[in-house]
Amino acid sequence: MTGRRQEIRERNRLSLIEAVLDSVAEKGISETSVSEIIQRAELSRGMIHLHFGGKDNLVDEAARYSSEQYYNGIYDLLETTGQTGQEHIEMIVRGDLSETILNKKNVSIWYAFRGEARNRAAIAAFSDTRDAKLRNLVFNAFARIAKEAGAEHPNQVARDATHGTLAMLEGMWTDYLLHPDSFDRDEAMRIVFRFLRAMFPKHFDLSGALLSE
Amino acid sequence: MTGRRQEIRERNRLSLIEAVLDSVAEKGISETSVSEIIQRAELSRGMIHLHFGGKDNLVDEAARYSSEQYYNGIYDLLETTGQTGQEHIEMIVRGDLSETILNKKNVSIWYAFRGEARNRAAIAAFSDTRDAKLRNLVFNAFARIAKEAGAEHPNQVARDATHGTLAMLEGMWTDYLLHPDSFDRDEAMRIVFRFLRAMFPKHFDLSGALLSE
DNA sequence: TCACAAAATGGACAATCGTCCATTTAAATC
DNA sequence: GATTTAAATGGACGATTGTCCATTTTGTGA
Repeated sequence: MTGRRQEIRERNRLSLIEAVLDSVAEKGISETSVSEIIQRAELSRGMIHLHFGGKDNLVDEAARYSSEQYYNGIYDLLETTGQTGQEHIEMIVRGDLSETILNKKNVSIWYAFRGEARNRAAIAAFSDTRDAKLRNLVFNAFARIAKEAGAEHPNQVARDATHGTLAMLEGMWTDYLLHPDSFDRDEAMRIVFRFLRAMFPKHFDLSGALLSE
Repeated sequence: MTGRRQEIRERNRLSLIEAVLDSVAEKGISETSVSEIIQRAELSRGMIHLHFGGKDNLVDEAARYSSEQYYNGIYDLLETTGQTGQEHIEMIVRGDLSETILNKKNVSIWYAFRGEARNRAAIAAFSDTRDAKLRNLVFNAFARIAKEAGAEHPNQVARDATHGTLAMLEGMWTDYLLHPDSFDRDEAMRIVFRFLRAMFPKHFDLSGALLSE
């Protein structure tokens, strides 16, 4: 009556995806075998073929799911703040460097998939989608800021600011990947905002001051 | 007489390492099998065990070799330029973004290894060594610049500048990884120098102007 | 040129990989 | 409660993995 059948089915499907992500985070892609996955999901061997048609499809789906989770996390944050360009940028930077998003598990998963992206079209596509969505969000915010700042070529300025900001955030993620325990979130934020303030002194004056410098 | 024996031996050893790097670049780590390696090296199956004791050791050695190559490339560049802090920084940035160092093969290899670094102690160690050496080089240059600029806390400023610059370069590498064909080296350099100029206006005034902006 | 030894070969081997399907389980319907 | 059928099981399967060693090749020194 309540569609219990389908409910269980979907729960199992999700279990498989999460088992893949757990395994990739803990053991890496090359050690994420069918045996490893079904053991973590506590399901039988045949389920992967039944739900996804094969292991590769399951792994692709896990990559897609993971990308979506990231983007949703950032997007949810944006709805909790104001609508000015600088508020958006601040929220994205803070979010991207927050414990909720930048943590050991997510970073492990993200870099593991990226390492394989070049050789797996499906994974590359999700990786691109995530980046493009984020880039779009950031660019739109900077475009508003650049126009307010009266820049001569606001689009060009916004492009550079987007490129620089995302590159820096990317670099901070790498720092975290390599040394998660000594990583200093405040320092990372301070440096990003130093860059932002250099580009748009008036817009990011306050935000910089809020961080101990 | 000329030690021909040892010469051949060492050539074969190197062939195996380069076969691993080629395979990792083209097919990724998970598809780099013993069969794949010996086929590329045109050597027999037993050679891996003979020279390295096993496949894992060979892969670790290939990671070490690759890290060393990168660092040597940067270091060689530094000996072709002047000794001021800004000359060093400029050379490192230009080198790190140059075709010789930032190319499809190197980037593929680097990210593939990094994706597995978390689960393989040896690879993580080489990755760390490379980063630490580079960081040291960059920090020393910035420390000189910060002192010349009369900064109040030159070490702290140098630390931030190092952190920010390396994070940005890291991000540029990621851009290149994801879109090697549309990547614009000049734009990447322009953005990094924009950051540098914002931190040290006097020292990076000229270098920025040299790039079309 | 011959004997020695270091180096290289390539196949045997057990272990593990992912796929797939005949069978069993259990929810949904009558 | 009996019947139907979608969902889940788990083992068989061939292919491929990395290791290892008995054998062959080949450079070196006598």
